Amino acid sequence: MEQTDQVPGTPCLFEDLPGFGTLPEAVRRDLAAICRLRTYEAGQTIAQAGAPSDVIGVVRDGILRLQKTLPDGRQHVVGLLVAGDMFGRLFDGPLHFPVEAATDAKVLTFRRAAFETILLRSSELDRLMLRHLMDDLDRARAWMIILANPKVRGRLAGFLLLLCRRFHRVDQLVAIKGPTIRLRIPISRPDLAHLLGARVESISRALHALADDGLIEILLPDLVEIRRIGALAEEAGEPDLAGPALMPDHGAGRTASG
Amino acid sequence: MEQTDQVPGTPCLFEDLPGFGTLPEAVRRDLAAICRLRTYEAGQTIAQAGAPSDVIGVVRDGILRLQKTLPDGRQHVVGLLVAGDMFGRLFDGPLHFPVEAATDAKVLTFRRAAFETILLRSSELDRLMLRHLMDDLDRARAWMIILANPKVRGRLAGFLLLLCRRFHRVDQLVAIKGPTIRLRIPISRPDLAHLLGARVESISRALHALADDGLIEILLPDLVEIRRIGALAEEAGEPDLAGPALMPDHGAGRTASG
DNA sequence: CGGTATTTTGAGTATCGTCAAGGCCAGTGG
DNA sequence: CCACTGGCCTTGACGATACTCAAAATACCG
Repeated sequence: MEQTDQVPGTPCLFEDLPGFGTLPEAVRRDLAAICRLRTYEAGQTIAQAGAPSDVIGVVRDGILRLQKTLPDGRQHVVGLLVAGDMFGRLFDGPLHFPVEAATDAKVLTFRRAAFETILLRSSELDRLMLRHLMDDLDRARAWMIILANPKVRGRLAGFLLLLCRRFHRVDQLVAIKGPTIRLRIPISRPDLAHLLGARVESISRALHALADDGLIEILLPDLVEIRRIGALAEEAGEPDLAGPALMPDHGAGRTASG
Repeated sequence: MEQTDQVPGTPCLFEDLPGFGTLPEAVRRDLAAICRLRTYEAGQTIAQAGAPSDVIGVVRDGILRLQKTLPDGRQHVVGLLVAGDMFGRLFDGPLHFPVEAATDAKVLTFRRAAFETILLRSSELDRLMLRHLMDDLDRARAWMIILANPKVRGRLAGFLLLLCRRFHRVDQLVAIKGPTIRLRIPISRPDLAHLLGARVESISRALHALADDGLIEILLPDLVEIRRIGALAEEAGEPDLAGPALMPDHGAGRTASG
């Protein structure tokens, strides 16, 4: 379903996206030529599984949901994409997981065939894609570790820390207010429950339990303030993240170096 | 810790590894020149996290464990590598997860710098690496779905199905005996418990519960016979896999097409 | 055959899933 | 403008499941 009528003249800037700025100018020009900016509303489907999937996408703004559609119609969230993240399968068949907009979102899309042509001629773009995929893989594994926590409290704590680590430069999701961090939870309770392998009620109870123990404060259902991040990390079973790693300014800002 | 004394003359065949056989002969020759076959015993460390990680590895034989070392010394298994799987970070820093041999194993190693040089000149090898990473990513996500199952029984069922799907052409792990499948569980109970986010006792109980209900039969602690694979898939919450997809001969042998 | 590690079983408790009900908010239609 | 509706979040009570601690049984190895 091509939306060719969608402001084809949009400049399609991507120099500020991580990695793209350092590409050679020729490559950037080629990419700009096949690039198109699209806007989606929350809940809209961006790419379907099994469809031809002729497109490679880069999130520019907002949050996307990577999900698995179960045969009974239920949808299982299997990942979140934020600005700079990509989706689409290069040199390969259809997507294995459909993509939906979790919030209003802007997405840069490239026609797959053309993108692959450029890829074959630019080792820089190639390296960018490799690094991207390797990072995705590590993130998926980090998520596995969170999910492997036996208790809901621990999984939830790990999820909150993941949000801090990963989304601290996105939108207004993470705001550092002195010693505490204010955090917006970008998905609904039902989705979060699916993601963490629990029921909505358990999520609610676990969140309020963390609040009762003073680790966090619930300002709104989807807005929490993290008060004792060390205790939260311990709860998550990742004491190595308890220290400085989280605050973007206070030290090695690398991802889990485990 | 270079083991240059390790039979340097070994031919290092990799033509039969998935994907490598179709590479141009020049690329294969270059790869063979920097390739070295190494042998590890079960439990041995193959690559450490944080270390320079100057090596790209391809599993030739046996099973490797990708794990996260927790600060308290416990080790959390985050993935299993079998013949054809790769590890190592291209154009990037150290590994994020150490690699250990789960069984006696043979591994093909390439010096990273040299491998990257070849990569820059061969778009075919590049595509191979991209596909490899995309497959890894999908597998990690499939594992996330398994881990998100609220009940241990469901997670265990999903794990057994994953073993069937993924390892059916590896070693003697999976043997199809008429209507049933005989399956070797390649990791210990403590590792399995960590992997599935449960305790050893819960794993044991869940396994025997599946046996009591006739879905499987436990021949040895690490050898089970799957009797009702459809029921097992339903237990795992993946009815779409209940059908033909599992048996390598009876239809589309693709990975989950979710 | 004996010793050790692994796996299994048992009993008690904590946690979580399930069912049910209530509150909050946004959108709809009178 | 206001009642109504439906989705989402929360709370409560109860039963099922899983974790904890402890001990027994089994498999593994010399």
